[in-house]
Amino acid sequence: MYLSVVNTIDLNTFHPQQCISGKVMRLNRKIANIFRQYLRPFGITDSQMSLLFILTKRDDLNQKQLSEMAALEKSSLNRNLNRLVDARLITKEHFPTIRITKKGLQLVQQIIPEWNKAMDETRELLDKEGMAALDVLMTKVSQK
Amino acid sequence: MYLSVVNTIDLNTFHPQQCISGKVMRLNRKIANIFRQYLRPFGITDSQMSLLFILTKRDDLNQKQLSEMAALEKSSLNRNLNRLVDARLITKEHFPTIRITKKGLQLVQQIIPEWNKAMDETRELLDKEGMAALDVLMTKVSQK
DNA sequence: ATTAAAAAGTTGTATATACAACTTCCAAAG
DNA sequence: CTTTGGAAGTTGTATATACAACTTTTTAAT
Repeated sequence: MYLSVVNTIDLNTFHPQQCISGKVMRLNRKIANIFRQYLRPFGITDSQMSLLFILTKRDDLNQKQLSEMAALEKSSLNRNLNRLVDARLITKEHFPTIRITKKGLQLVQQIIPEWNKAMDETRELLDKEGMAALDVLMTKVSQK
Repeated sequence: MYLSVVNTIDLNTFHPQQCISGKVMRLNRKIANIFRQYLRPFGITDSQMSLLFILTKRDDLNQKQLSEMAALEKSSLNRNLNRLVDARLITKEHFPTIRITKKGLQLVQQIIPEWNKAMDETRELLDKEGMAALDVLMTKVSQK
């Protein structure tokens, strides 16, 4: 039957192991698994940590700017921020500017040592080459 | 006050832009955004596609094996599979073995050309160096 | 063959994420 | 100053993901 012939041809030259999306998803899950272990005691997620980290360094950002910096869709960002507001780690008091609170800053201080441990464990896993490779990738996906 | 001195010291030597987790999350979102565009017409997600791709090549896998291959927690895998079962793209008829259905195979056939377009667009974004970098990273995170 | 322990699979729950649609806000044109 | 159009922000909905706890299945020991 013609269709099965076509199917056979296609699938023989089909190499899904090369899928970039599949690779990046796996990479993301594995790295997230490492960081999650270290963040667990703080009741915070990796994504929330990223936002707190940004807001630790900048206190003049609105949601639009944050969403670009975090590469997060505006609605995803909005909900993530609301969870941090609920936890009193950030505030919308200076709306539309988002600010980290004292409590948030203190939490970041507490997290940093564990974050360093997660970074060390991950650096060991990735080696020098892997770390450099990640920076190459970030340069590529970040260039406008 | 002593605490604020400590805070100042910590935060000045704190470089969250180096966070590996943050980088990988951003990378993941950006790559996923590309693939999602091409997959939209098929009503399928990147994660579902990955599973269908595996099952296109292998018809002897149980959930445990699939979860390891996909780097997915067993409960996450279970639910993703159930969505594919609901869509009649895979079947649990040969439980515990998971098999792709004829409908699933046909969908993969249809997806391949669009997947190739997504791969091309992503290859262009990442360049030769980015592609090689991704493979370096996958080697690192995959070694037992 | 029976049963106890381990492995595999499932379900409850919470956060993460994106798209679409909606609301609110702001700035420019008149 | 008012209006209006676009940008920013919010909400509805669906899938993705993981952990904990539970059920089912398989395996091993007697």
